[in-house]
Amino acid sequence: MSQPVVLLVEDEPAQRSVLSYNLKAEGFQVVEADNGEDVLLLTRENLPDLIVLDWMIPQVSGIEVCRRLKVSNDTKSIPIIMLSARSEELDRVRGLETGADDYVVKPYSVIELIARVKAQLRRLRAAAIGEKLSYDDIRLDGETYKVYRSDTELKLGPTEFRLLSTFMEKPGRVWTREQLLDRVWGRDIYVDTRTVDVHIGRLRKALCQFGGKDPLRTVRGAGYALG
Amino acid sequence: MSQPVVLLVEDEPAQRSVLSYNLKAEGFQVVEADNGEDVLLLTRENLPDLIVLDWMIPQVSGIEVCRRLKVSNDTKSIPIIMLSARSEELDRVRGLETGADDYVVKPYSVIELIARVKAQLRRLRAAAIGEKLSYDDIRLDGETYKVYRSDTELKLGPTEFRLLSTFMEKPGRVWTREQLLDRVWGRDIYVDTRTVDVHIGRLRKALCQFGGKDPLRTVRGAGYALG
DNA sequence: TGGGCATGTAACAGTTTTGTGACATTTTTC
DNA sequence: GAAAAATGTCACAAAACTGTTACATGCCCA
Repeated sequence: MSQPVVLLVEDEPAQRSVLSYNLKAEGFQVVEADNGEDVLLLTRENLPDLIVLDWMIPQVSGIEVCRRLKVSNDTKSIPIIMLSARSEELDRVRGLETGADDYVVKPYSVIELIARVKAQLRRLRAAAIGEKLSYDDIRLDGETYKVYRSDTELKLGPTEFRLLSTFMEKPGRVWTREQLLDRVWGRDIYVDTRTVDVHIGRLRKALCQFGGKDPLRTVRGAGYALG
Repeated sequence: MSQPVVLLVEDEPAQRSVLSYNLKAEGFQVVEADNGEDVLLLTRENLPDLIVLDWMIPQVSGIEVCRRLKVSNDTKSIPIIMLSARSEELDRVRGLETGADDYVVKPYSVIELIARVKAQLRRLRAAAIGEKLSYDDIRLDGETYKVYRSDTELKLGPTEFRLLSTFMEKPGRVWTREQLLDRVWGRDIYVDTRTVDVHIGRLRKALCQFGGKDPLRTVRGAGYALG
């Protein structure tokens, strides 16, 4: 998910273009729709990582779209952020149990919406960890949250685990400290970038607690990578 | 690219000075031009990271300038943001397939324009890094920060890496010491141009540490090139 | 052929970046 | 509610990288 795809559903062209622009600027790939009919099609076609969905859209209402997406097995795990015009609506929408994952009331600040989009994607990533990853003699099981090195179970703390799973998603890729803070810690919270170094150190120790060589690579002036 | 260079092309002095002032306040280095003729010269001379280009300028029109810049290999990767006076024009300009990367309609808010400038530069930077480049038997992977020569991994320091990736972006192109200082070191810091020579030497050694012939070429009185 | 430049490079003295133990706090566990 | 685990930050040490200088070497042209 190096450039996440966001499906943006909003019928008001001006708002759509502002949002689209900002999402793109943040590095997302944006697919746009202005009515409920298209959403269902575009979702199947593009399999976006996340959907930003206005409640009031032509043809099929946002609520209905949301319901349908949450029913189908292919699409129900895609997070949906619902936009609604007023807070009374929000209560109603929420009460309807549509299955949306987050709600934003207009007028929203674009910054806030983006923050929520990122937050959802972070969650998604953590959840995506249901899968098993492996690199060299290291195996990581996202379901049981266990890590093995040559069949010996390693003991690592939560942060070390998230750090490792980030690395294992793309072995070899160099992550800057900022990127790691973003993915492993969450951008909202202020943490010193040096903290990353310390946790890298702890992860290293954990990975080598029963021997083996350090699989983490320090890239001076850039960040860290696995392998 | 620690202090990006923006080439600002606008013939109306008042507007130009407002924009220039604000861009500088945002930490950009600004080169100004008020006619199409100069743009082509200044672009080659300064190799700006981005061009803000008014559609209506004397001598050579913005559209023509844009086209020419997008044809030349040296300049076609420089993002261009086009300014046009009215939205009808915008449609026309856009229709002309000039290759501009973004469009802003007058009257624009300065804040918005700056936001777009930043967005373009973010994209550029994101693209520049993470790229896989290759030349002859040398491969450079911007994602893993690894460099290979005939499948053997080379060890280079940060500056050597940036230097090499600059060369590999345009094999054969001759870079002056000043241009290299700009791109590899960043403009804000004062460094002697002889420093470039030293690092070129180090890069040469790094590239040949396991044999092979020196792929860097010294161009007497000008600078250096790859191949 | 020799003088004047431009470039190559070893050496060294910083400077910056990274590694890590220690410690105070917070959070979790039982 | 106490003990244990995990976390974030700091301070200092170690390592890697840099810029400059000084001198060597090579190139060009009269």
